[in-house]
Amino acid sequence: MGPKERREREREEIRTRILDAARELFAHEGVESVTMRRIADRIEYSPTAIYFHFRDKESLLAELCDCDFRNFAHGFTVIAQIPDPVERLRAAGRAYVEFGLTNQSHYRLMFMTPKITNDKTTTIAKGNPEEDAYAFLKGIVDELQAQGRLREDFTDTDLAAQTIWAVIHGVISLEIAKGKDDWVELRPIEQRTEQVLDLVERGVLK
Amino acid sequence: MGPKERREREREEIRTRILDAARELFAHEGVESVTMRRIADRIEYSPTAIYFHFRDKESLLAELCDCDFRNFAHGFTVIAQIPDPVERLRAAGRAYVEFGLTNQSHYRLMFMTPKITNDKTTTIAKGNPEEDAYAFLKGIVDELQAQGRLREDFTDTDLAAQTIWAVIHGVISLEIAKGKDDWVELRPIEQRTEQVLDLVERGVLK
DNA sequence: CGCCCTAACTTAACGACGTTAAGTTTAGGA
DNA sequence: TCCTAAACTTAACGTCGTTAAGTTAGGGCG
Repeated sequence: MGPKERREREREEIRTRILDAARELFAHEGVESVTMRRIADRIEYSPTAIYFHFRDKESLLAELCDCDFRNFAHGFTVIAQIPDPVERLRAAGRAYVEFGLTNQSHYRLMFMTPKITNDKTTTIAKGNPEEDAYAFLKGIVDELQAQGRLREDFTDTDLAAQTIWAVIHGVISLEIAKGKDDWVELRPIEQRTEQVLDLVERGVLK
Repeated sequence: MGPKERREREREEIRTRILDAARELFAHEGVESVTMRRIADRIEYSPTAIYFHFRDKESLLAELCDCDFRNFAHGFTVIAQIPDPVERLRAAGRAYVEFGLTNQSHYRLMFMTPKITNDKTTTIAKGNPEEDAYAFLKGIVDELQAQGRLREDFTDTDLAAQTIWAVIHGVISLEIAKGKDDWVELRPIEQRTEQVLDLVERGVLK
């Protein structure tokens, strides 16, 4: 069964070529430049060829999102080495903001855009901290609880993780949406990040 | 100077007719349904007529945003009556989340979408708490500081206000973007809101 | 080997979009 | 009464996502 496998592999190859082209357009020129026709241009295909590999534009973007979600989560593996969970939490928060800041288009697509798709065709191993960034965060919170360092009112570690996620997401998403607006002079994002991390530390730990 | 004024008034009338049509489409069918052609349909004009009153679609949306920003801020006047600034802060936070939840399209446009426009043609009286929601929030923080109830490290009340804004924005914006996603089972938004408000109270006050 | 079928494409086209150009009506001022 | 300019309409351009129909290549099977 040689040719069969080869064809399968080739099919996968062109899929990633499409995704790569989309990602490049996406990162360099913003989401509004990600066009079936422009993607096709980049890989020297006709626009309709893409439809042979992706159902439509939305599921193409969804798969791009899925892929980059995993990469994003994988980036936390270095931080996972930090022994103290509090320091690990702070580092994760800073890394989160840093990612959003340098990948604003990605961040917008991944965390600031409601997905209409409920396709649940995600390939991310839910719960695995190496692929699922939320699981990574929850792991830290669980560890804090296990060490008895969480306040008594934080019995629900999922709720706690979601709260922490929300507040740090608030910092970066507000920066992306309103950072270059002049009706409010936002303080430097580093200051806002640290202050929110202080808030978390004081509010969550004993 | 009778006809001159009448014409001016008529012009303003049709402007608001356009804005109202856009707002209705916007609220009921989402931003992707706000189309020059569909707006025109609603007011029984040709699509191009709109261009006589608005430079382009973007500035139309910007003006809609501007208008609704002011209404949003004005909604805080009831809350402004609450004497205790801490309770006022909590109430404002809840109202903020409530607004975002029931006006998701508006919230997305106002707080989750980067504006390309730097037109600074806003008609909002910056700094006036009745028109500028940020000014309202900052007023509370200033009052807290004046009463000596802020922690010592919060000398910059702008920074503090922005931090508070960011965390509560995080709750609602995450709900809008990821609320109906199944890869993370978000806890009820009321719980997350209260927990963030607790976080703020513990982290900001003495 | 030759036929055929199907996967992988291309070309052409549809309807919707934002926007511009050109033409038409209408009303106020000279 | 005529003119001008404002307030519109119709027609069109180029772009978009997407579908339908046609074309090519290449492996399975007689």
